[in-house]
Amino acid sequence: MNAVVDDELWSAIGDPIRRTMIDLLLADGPGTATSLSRRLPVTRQAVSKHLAVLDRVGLIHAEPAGRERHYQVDEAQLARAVAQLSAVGSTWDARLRRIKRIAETIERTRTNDEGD
Amino acid sequence: MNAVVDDELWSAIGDPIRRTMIDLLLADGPGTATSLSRRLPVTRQAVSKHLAVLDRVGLIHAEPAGRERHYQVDEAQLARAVAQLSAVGSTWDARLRRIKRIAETIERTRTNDEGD
DNA sequence: AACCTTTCGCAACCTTTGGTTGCACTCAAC
DNA sequence: GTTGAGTGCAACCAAAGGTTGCGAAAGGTT
Repeated sequence: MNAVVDDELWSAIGDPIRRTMIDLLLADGPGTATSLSRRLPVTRQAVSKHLAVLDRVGLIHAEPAGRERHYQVDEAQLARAVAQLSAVGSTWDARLRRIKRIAETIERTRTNDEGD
Repeated sequence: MNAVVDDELWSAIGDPIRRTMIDLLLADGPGTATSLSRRLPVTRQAVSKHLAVLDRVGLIHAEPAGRERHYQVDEAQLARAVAQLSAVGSTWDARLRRIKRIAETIERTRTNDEGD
C-alpha cells in the first residue's frame, strides 16, 4: 500500500551533511564545493562526494562557470522528495491512529466486561 | 531556524530496511528478530543489529517473553519522528515557495524593464 | 609572458556501518 | 535428557563517509 519509495532518494536526504547542504543551497543560493565546505565540518573532498551523490539522484545539478562548478537545487526534484517524505510520514501516522483506535476499542470492551 | 533535528533519529529511519521493519511492526504488531527476518531480504543477525539501532534511539522497545524477545513500536516516539520528518519537509517547502516567489518578482521586473 | 593563487578532480588510505557465517547458550517441548 | 527454535556474541567482508596528498586547469598580478 505504501512505500515503494525511491530508496536512492531517501538515503540521499538521510545523511545529515547532505541535508544541511540542501539547506545551505536553498538559503544562500547556488554554491561550489569549496564555498559549502567552508560552512560545514568536513573537507572539500567530502563535500564533493556528497554533491556527487545528490547530483546522481537529481536533487541538484551543476553548472560549470570558469574554473568553478556552481551547484544548485533542482526545485522540482526536491519537491518530489518532500512529497515522499510526507507520504511515509502520513502512512505511519495513519497506522498509529488506527492502532490507537483499536486500543481504545479494546479498552472500552474490557471496561464493559468489568462493569458486568 | 530549522533543523536542530535529531540526527540519530534521522539516520535510524533513513535506512530502508529499518523503515520497512517499522512498517512491518506497525502492520502486523509486535515481532521478533526471527519473525522479521523471514519477511526481509537479510539475515536474522542483520535484523537484530537494526533492532538494536531502533531500540537505542527509542523508536521501538523489547519485551522478553520466554526465550523470545518481542519488539514493538513506541508510538509516542514514532509520532515524534513523523513530526520531525514533516518539519524538515515543510522547511524546504517554504524555501522553495519563497524562491519561486522571488523568481516571479524578478521575472515581472525584467518584463517591465523591457516594456519601457 | 611568467607567476601565483584558487578551485577542482583523482588516488590512496582509514574508520564506521551494514551484512554475512559460525558457534555457544537458553528455554520450551517431547 | 535430548532435540529444536530463538538469541547473542565474535570474526570476517564490502561499501560508504572521511581524510591527506598531489597534479591540472582557470583567473589575476606583475
